[in-house]
Amino acid sequence: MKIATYNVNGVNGRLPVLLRWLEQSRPDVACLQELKAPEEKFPALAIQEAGYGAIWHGQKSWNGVAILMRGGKPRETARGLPGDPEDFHSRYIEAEINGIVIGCLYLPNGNPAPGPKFDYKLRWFDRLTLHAASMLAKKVPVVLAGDFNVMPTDLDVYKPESWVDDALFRPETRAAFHRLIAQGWTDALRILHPGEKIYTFWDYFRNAYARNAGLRIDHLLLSPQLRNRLVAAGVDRDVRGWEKTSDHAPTWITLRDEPVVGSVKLVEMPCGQITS
DNA sequence: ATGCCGTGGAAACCACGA
Repeated sequence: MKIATYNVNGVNGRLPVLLRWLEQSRPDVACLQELKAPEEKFPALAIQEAGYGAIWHGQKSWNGVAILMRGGKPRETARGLPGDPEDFHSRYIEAEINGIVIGCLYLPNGNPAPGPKFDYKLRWFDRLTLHAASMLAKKVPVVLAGDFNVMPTDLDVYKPESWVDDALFRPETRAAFHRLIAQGWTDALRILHPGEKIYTFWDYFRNAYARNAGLRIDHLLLSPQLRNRLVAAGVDRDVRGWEKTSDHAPTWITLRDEPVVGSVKLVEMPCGQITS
């Protein structure tokens, strides 16, 4: 099962690129962020013709998240994060697909920092972390996928020293990410590629993509139930080089199907032994 | 040090992004 996350930066302006990528990459699930389209302007028909059912949470001009499922329709389990009835940004949508809960998120940017936007980012992060804890407590397989607007470590920034005061890299932001991870989540890209420079975003200007001046800010986090099913993870980097492309590249994982023998679920351990 | 590019919406500029 292939699960991807892609900040499209405008789902209608990006539609040809999105459809080309779906056809080429063929994810089973695609989490989209920054739709920048109101509810009624989501291109559901074109996406359906590409073979994907979808749920989405739109908003005029900004934000907006969607979950696409190849050959079916996601079963929605939540839209919006609990904890702030005054928050109307479309930044979270969640669905159950093939026994896995998929949380698709677009964490606030938070710049300029310090300031009210940074405060909102940290509050939103706290709400996400609370919701994430409640999901772990259910002991079901969960993937949290999206644009977290955080570079977790120095390795995730082309030039860390110039980003230390930025809302995406400030100590408070990194600390919030590490508090979330410490609940028991696995950063899928990093666990399979330790020590490797991996970026998911390159600015449109300053020739950033050609210089590989990138950031790793799009992440897929796995609950403990999924850790041993992770087989591959990567970034569709070439998509960033296409015409009329987003400033983010699609980021993905593949999970092996849960091995089932009779009614007993088998879990493969890293050392090769099998436990039931 | 910087929104230098790009998107969307409203208004021929502005807000926002990372």
